Amino acid sequence: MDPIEPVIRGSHISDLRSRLGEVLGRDRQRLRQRLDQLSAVKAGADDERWSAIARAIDASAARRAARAAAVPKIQLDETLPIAREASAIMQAIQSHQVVIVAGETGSGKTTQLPLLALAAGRGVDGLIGCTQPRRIAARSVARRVAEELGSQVGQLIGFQVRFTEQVAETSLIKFMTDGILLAETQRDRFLNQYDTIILDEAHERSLNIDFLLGYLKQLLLKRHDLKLIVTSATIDTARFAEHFGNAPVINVEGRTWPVEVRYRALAEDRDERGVNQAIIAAVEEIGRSEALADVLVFLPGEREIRDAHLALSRRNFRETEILPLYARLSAKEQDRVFHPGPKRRIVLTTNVAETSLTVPRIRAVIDTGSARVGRYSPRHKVQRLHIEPISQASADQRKGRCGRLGPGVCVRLYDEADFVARPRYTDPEILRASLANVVLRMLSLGLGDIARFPFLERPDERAINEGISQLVELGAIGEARHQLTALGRDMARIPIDAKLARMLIAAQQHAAAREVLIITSFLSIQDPRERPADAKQAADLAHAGFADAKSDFVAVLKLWDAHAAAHEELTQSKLRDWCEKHYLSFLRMREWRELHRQLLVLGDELGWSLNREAASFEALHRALLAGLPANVARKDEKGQYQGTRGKRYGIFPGSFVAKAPPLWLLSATLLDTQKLYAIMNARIEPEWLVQEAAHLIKRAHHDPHWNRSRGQVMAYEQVTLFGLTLVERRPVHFGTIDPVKARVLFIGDALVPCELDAKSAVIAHNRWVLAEAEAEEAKQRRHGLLRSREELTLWWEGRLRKASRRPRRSMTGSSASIRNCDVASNGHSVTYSKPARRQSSVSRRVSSSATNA
DNA sequence: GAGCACTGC
Repeated sequence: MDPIEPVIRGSHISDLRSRLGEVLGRDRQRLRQRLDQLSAVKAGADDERWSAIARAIDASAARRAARAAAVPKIQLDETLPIAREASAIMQAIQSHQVVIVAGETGSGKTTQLPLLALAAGRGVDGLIGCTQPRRIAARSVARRVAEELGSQVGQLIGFQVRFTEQVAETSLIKFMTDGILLAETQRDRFLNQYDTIILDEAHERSLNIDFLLGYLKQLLLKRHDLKLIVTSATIDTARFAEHFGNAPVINVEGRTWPVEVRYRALAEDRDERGVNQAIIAAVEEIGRSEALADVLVFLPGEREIRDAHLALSRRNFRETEILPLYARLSAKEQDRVFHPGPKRRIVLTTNVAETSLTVPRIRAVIDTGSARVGRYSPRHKVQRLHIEPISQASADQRKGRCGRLGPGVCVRLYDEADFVARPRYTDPEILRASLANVVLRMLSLGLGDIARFPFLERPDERAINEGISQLVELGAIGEARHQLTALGRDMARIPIDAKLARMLIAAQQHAAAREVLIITSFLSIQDPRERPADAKQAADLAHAGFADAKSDFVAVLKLWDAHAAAHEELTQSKLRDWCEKHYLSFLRMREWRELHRQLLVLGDELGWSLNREAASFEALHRALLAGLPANVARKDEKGQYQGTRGKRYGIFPGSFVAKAPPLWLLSATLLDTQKLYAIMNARIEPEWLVQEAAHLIKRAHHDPHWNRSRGQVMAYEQVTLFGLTLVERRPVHFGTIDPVKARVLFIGDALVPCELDAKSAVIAHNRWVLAEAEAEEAKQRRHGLLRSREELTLWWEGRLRKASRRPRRSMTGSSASIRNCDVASNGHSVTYSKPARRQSSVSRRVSSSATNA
């Protein structure tokens, strides 16, 4: 035994060290460091610091012991297919750092895996964190698992989504959205509060999921105690396994029924009528074998749903109701879909029903084989939303939507060869999205070298560079491309899109934070304004009450104020009525308020000040411009807008600004659907942009010339921003732009021909000499009396050089106009003001210089 | 003259 080792309350330092295994994972590293530090300074045994550490270890160990004691007896739901693999999964968790679990719908993986992890001894050292792609799922899964344990959400089982957190100190499992886990990396790089992470539905491959897959791969190398379970549909598990160093894959059977696939290709010319005819034919075909089967029809978008709705209605199917389903549908309309009545139903849906929503009672699927897919075009720098053929994986997902109740039928409106020729998987979002926010996050996390980040699928270099250049535009990145500016670091702390974060920061300078907070939170949520198919005019009329002819952003402020007043005065249920009357989604309005509040609190932490006075129109829109410098355009003769980088577009008809299109337009979003549209807009002045985007604009100068009346060398300035001309031809003083050239012009076009209105005696005399000489030439009918232009130029140059070497003297009134010529080069300026005595000699020399006599 | 779907410190 080491005789100098201090003894604390009867235990030795080495005992303390060995007790680190008993503390919570999140405390372990910190406590070890404290022990190391204190050992290094050789503190005495009676040092209070030793007992402080001992107390901290006791407290943490007690909490950990309490967690261990709280682990309930795990009783799996034996009816679920995953129960058959339970021991294999537990064994894999214990012997591997990463496990891939593949299972289809109905396998029970989402609810049972966290319990299996618990049974395998996880969840004591730290939380078992389970991510879900959607908030609703995180919430409902938490509730189900809590119920299964006879507990309530917020106790053994916690959950967290944006705006809501119900996690207790004693919680063993925490359900959350993947966005929450990603956000937590910002504050806790090592995710120390977790001992296990379950990444559910990884096959959905959202930006969040792909980023977490890369991040966790790196983290696992540093945290050997951390376990990761990745779950996916059976597709593509090999890729996940390979990403994590050949992690074991455990397949869990799904509990679905077989679905019969029928290929019913359209005739060659597949126009819209053809598609609708084919849908009707497919419904009839299904009706022959499955008379009462509810049918789910997948279409690319709202428009196609509307057209198909019309075509199907005309067909008058017996005892059948036809229902549209898409994300922007009002809550009331969506509600109908989830509460089937006695009639047979045909539900016309977008991709929402592929993953996000489950329509009940579906026995048959009709798949048109296409979807609107969002893709960011790095070349044009706009978001595109075009109809594309879906992948095989997506088609199979659609097919699976009718195999949950019994055997199903899936009619594909394309042939098998077409199916086989399609890409196996849908492009993950990271290959389709703008990467500005991803790059901002990476730089903020200190993952500067994007080329070395272990992406499951690396976005191509052009896309990464485009993300970087967007951040440069916003001022988040400066000269050093792998480093954030102070501005960028602030932006990374604000949990909204980088462009919107930039606006919020700019709002400080323009004393418009109050307004911009409202607008940026609005732009972050889904538009709460509803426009039901059967009440479009009424909805438009209601929304027009908040309209502003010059700016859709001002309209947003009006809507906010009206809702705030209603919120103040009305009870919850009356507020619901108010929203309904104004065609507003109650839930989205609440989300708007919640996000606004979140940003307000954050702003408080960041030391922002809110303007008491309402911001002016100009101040508000200048702040918005800071986040959207490239989204400006000028109206041409045809009423089309000419934007930056050669873009041409029109105002979206739903924008209030479309009624009276302004000359200069600022737009929050540009969306390329069938045409390129500017969605939310405002009138601006180009001069605001020249100032707000000073770091981005280019100036070119044309036609420099001597301007006698102004007594200056002038030029015409053209100001452009990414190829868009903001100022066509503005006269500017050329002397400060190109002093050397300006000086040459001044000498050649002003001094030599004496084309200047200076009252200086030098000039006056020279002019007199010139006139005399010209008169003499005319009289003698000969040329050559005057010195050549070159000689005169040389003489004036010498003259100016000498003048600039002499110390500057005070100006007299008569020579001020010459000084305005500002022919100075290299910072010297010329002074013509001379004592009378010297003037005469100068004039003599001028006269002798002007003539060859 | 009209829009795929999600998420966040």
